[in-house]
Amino acid sequence: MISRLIRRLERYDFLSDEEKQVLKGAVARTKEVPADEDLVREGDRPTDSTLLLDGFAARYKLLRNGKRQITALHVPGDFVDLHSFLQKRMDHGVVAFTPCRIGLVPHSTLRKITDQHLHLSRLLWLTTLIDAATHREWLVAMGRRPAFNQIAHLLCELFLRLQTVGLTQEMSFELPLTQAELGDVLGLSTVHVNRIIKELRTKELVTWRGDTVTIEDWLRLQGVAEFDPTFLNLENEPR
Amino acid sequence: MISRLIRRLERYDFLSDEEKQVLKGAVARTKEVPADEDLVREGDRPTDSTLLLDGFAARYKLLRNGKRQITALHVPGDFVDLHSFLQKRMDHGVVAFTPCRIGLVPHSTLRKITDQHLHLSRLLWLTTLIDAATHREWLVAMGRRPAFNQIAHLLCELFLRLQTVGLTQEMSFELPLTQAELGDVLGLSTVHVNRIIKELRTKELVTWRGDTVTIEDWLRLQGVAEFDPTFLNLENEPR
DNA sequence: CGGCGCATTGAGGGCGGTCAATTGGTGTGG
DNA sequence: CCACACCAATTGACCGCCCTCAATGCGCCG
Repeated sequence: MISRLIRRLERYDFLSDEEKQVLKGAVARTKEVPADEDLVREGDRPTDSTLLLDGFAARYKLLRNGKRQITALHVPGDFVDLHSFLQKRMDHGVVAFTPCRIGLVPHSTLRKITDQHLHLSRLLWLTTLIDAATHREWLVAMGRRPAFNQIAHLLCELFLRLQTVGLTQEMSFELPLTQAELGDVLGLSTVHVNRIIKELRTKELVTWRGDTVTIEDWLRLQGVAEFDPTFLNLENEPR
Repeated sequence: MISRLIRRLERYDFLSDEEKQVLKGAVARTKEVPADEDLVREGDRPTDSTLLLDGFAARYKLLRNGKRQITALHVPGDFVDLHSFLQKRMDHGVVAFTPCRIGLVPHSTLRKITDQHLHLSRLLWLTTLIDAATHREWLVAMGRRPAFNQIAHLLCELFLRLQTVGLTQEMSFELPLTQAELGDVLGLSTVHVNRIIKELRTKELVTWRGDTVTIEDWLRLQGVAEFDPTFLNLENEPR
């Protein structure tokens, strides 16, 4: 049930059986959340952190003028608000893009883990550091890359992240986001996202049918994106 | 010497005398770094984390076409690469904007702290979470705000962060960045930064003489920036 | 079949980019 | 004290990426 998280952590470092047991016991209860509903609301003071077991979710902020910016995409195996363990008040919301199954991990449990399982605790810390590193990649892409390269970068990132948790088939993966939602991820308008996707197709970098994205030329896609996977820390080493 | 970090952590939660002693003992040695030199280089595998004692520094990434994006600004009391404790390889560089005095904290010392001082260790984790929250604010500003509001937001953020470590006078602070460097922070061209600063002056929101910025109308500035300080976690609570 | 949400396309506009010249402040050498 | 170099700030002209508005196509479902 929590296997995607375990699988992900094992990419970073070896996990003992005891650690895996601790993780398995950490989810107090699970919940189903329908699409387009909030998993966590801005302003909340959660008493649990939310582990995404199934589905896609996103952290976002709304502006006065109604615009929305998505600051993180989450896939199964991700904690969407592990930081609420220490940052008591949520400064952003988290929305389900698809129906989601989530596991609630009480902060008291996290506290026990951080007190008693120092290595596991470092790995949890690491996942929040990777969130931050991903934010930085997005900043670079938004600030200094044209839309075309920016989208290419996002596709590279999502492919590797989904592969890590076993959610790719060959060079394909499911991306259940509308073009409007993608615009909110990239800081672009829906119309422009559409044009750029068209260009990705024309240049035969990807096939994109419905929610299924297939990367047709990984090397060239990675090239235009200037994608360097270092920030994902996908190498197993002592941490 | 390390007092700015202590002062900052005390904004988040109470620190025991012992914890302060531990922090004071953590800096193995200090170093002076001239302006425009790297504190940490991309690709490094640091054995120490760098605490900024004096000066301004920035994390950045370079693109093939020579463009640069700055992903974080750091002020005294900040760790610029605490994450290198767990993310072994640096995926970005850190440059000194002014002459900097830095304190090197060996990862072995950090390991000891995280093993033996659980509360302190949570507070260090918290600082990296605040880094991430700041990244998210920048994402929102870059993605969905016009340049004018974006700069206003940055000024609000820097004012509060500098105030936290005692580096403001009244409503003024030193901002030793050229307009080109500001452009790299904001994802804008130098020319446009210049125009927007002119507009900030015209609208009498700030005075900006040399490196000194004075906020003339905090409420209005905060208003156009839609600035909500929640992400800085400046409230003292048990963590 | 009609409605609805999403994708797609066209037309026109504006924010911010690039290129280039000018101003101004500061430091250095004569 | 001035000439000069250098660097950052400033300004103008023009351009283009991406935005907005609006219409159309298209698949799905009641």
